[in-house]
Amino acid sequence: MAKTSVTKAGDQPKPYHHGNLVGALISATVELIEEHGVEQLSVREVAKRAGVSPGAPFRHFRSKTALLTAVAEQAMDRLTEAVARAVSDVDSTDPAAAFEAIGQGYLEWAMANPTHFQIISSRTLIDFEASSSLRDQNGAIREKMVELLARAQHQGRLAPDVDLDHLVLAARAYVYGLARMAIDGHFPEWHPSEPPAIAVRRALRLFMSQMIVPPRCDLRKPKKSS
Amino acid sequence: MAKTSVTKAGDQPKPYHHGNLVGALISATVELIEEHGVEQLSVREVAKRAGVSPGAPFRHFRSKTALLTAVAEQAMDRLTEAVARAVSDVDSTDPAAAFEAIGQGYLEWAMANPTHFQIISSRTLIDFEASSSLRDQNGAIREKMVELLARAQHQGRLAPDVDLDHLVLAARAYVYGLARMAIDGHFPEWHPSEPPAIAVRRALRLFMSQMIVPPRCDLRKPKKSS
DNA sequence: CTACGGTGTAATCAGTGATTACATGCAAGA
DNA sequence: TCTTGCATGTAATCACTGATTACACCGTAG
Repeated sequence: MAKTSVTKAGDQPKPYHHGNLVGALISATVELIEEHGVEQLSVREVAKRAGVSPGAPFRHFRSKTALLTAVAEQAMDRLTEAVARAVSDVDSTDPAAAFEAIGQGYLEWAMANPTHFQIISSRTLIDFEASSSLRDQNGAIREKMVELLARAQHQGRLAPDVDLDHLVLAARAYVYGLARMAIDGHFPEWHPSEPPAIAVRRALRLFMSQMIVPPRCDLRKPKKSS
Repeated sequence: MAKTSVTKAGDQPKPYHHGNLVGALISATVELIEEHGVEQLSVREVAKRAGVSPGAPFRHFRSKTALLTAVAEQAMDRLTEAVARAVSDVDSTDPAAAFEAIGQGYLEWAMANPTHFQIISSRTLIDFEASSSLRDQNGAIREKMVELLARAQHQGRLAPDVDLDHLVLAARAYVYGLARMAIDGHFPEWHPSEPPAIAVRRALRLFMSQMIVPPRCDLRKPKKSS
């Protein structure tokens, strides 16, 4: 615990070996992106914040992209965990509820961690294909979605002839679009009294009620469910 | 027409004044982004391709961001035109069809011009707020969507208590998500026999049939409509 | 013909990602 | 304990970037 560093100059004689440079670099990267945006990020600034020379990061990450990919992996771990937690909070016998929980968890996390989400979802800043961790976790969520829809379909809550892959694609695109629009600032003109988070949450519910489990034939009946 | 340039060295004595540097710079920018991606873009390369010195572009665009914003404005003009053309091709008395046409036109254009779309939709590469052209055209499309939904609602094809802004947001997020996922390479693992364009097109139709004009109460009846 | 103003050039700046040769100090083996 | 090995960090350096400045060029209005 004596090595989390903070580079308090003048305090310690600045041990030559940092102790945990990799972790410090990743943290510093996230901080700097949150402060000045990902476009402004420079490895030199990351090194400076970690209290280390400009070339030091390249001992651990062969390129800036590799550094950002490491950040993305850490972020993906947290996203996966957040989604899993959201799913575990709902009735496990209700696949549609679990399906919605995935979307909810995903959106909540993305909006609470815009920096991390931005890095994960970019395919130009990071080397997605090179990271089996990223690919695997991404694929796992998709498979989980298909599985849940299959269960819903088996319970008769979905038409038997609906292509699950198509529906999963639609759901992914919807959630992805909502998250990116919110983070990219595409609807700053929304009702001032209503933060994007609420609009996004309601949009997800709208999608679920229409696409996954059609609740009733006509929309005219206002529904005052919980 | 004698000035479209191409910097044929040795041909002409290289007229000191380019003639239409602004246009040439924008074209060169688009070309270079298509070749090496937007991350790799440098103003120097743009200048070189336009056959001009590295500092010349800054006489017309005060910054790299300003150059990209100009590209975005050109792109938005074309997108608006493409959407308008798509709308004009459908029955003008059918607001739902026009609504779908907007989405179709948007998606088709985005997938045919990924570079332009990428620049338009980014809020970090360009200065969106500073360009009234971008803001106006963006807002015009949204207003058109609301208007069409209002007409559909008036025709009884939508529940009278549905919040049109919410529905428009949902539709925008869906289309935006589809376009970005396709362009950002988020589903390269799709059926190899089925290019993303087709998957995206069908996804849009799925959305329309479920969200805008609920065709029937239960999904079980396979529908072989046109 | 001349002065002027818009256009492009050349030189230059600080800052960037990346590489290299070189210091440093921890830890294992004698 | 000494010393050797090696991972870790440093310093110097490279080519390149966005951006600025002073200056050269040239079509044109007077």
